[in-house]
Amino acid sequence: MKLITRDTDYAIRALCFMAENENGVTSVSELVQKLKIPGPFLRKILQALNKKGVLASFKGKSGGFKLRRKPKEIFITDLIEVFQGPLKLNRCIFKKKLCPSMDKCILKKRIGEIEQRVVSELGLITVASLLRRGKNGEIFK
Amino acid sequence: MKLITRDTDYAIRALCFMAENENGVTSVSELVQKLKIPGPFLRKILQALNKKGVLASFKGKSGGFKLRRKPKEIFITDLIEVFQGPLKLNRCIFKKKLCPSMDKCILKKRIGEIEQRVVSELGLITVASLLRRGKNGEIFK
DNA sequence: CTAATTGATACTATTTTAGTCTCATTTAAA
DNA sequence: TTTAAATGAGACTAAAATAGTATCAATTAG
Repeated sequence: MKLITRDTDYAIRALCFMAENENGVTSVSELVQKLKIPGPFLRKILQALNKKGVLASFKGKSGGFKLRRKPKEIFITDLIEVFQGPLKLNRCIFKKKLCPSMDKCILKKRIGEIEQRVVSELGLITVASLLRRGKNGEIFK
Repeated sequence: MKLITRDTDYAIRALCFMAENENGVTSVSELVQKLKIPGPFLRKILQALNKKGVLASFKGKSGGFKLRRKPKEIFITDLIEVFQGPLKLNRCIFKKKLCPSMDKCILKKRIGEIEQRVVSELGLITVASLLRRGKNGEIFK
């Protein structure tokens, strides 16, 4: 069962690193060193996060990326949506045609309920909630 | 989010059909007609279920497949395991090497908890629980 | 000027998913 | 006893999703 794919995972780890690196700009090469993630792939990931407004980017020497929101405002469901598409449920593989009455498909219903719960539990996880913060929780500003 | 793949889904539908077709033997061609599932693929699926002891098979003319267990003893987690591999959790993509201390990886832990819940909820669903049974629930013998 | 950075985008490789195809064997029934 | 309808076994293929690489252009600190 794979709730998150590799790019989502990498994104989370990169964001956590940057959250601790407060108000500084972090370059891909620094992240590559620390996190051991393939450089070009990580670049693509961060560029996507930039386009989606999660990160801000700075070009040129000593450039890099920076969080555009507070860690507690970055939900991993946001990231899942960026890399794995919308968290929509109930995609029945028997589209209209076959399933005689969609709303009566018990299987679809039961699975859908479980997925719904997964989504709401994932919705509780933020970048902030994944940080190993100091005793004063300074990171949560 | 895809909790079950196509073959698992087909398997469930086929088993439900066969559960209603009590004590009769059902051939692939009959299932193909009723369920509109690609024949050779369904055959492969049923053969796998036979090998795993979920179905019994009968060769020759007027042969086919039959449930080997009662519908309420067939869990969809069994089927998921057949077609999607073991429901094991916590497969960290940063194997041994990178994650500095595996048991402290908060991300892995939180995701693992959610997966654990999914597994136990899936564990409640049986073929019987998906049937539209008659008023007397005869199917559950 | 130049080296280190991101932007944009096309390309490639690998893995998983979703099937098909074929030949052998079995068996009920004409 | 022949035959048609079934499964057994396993190799093969196709499509989609995942996991990356590669390249060239633009920007900018020093």
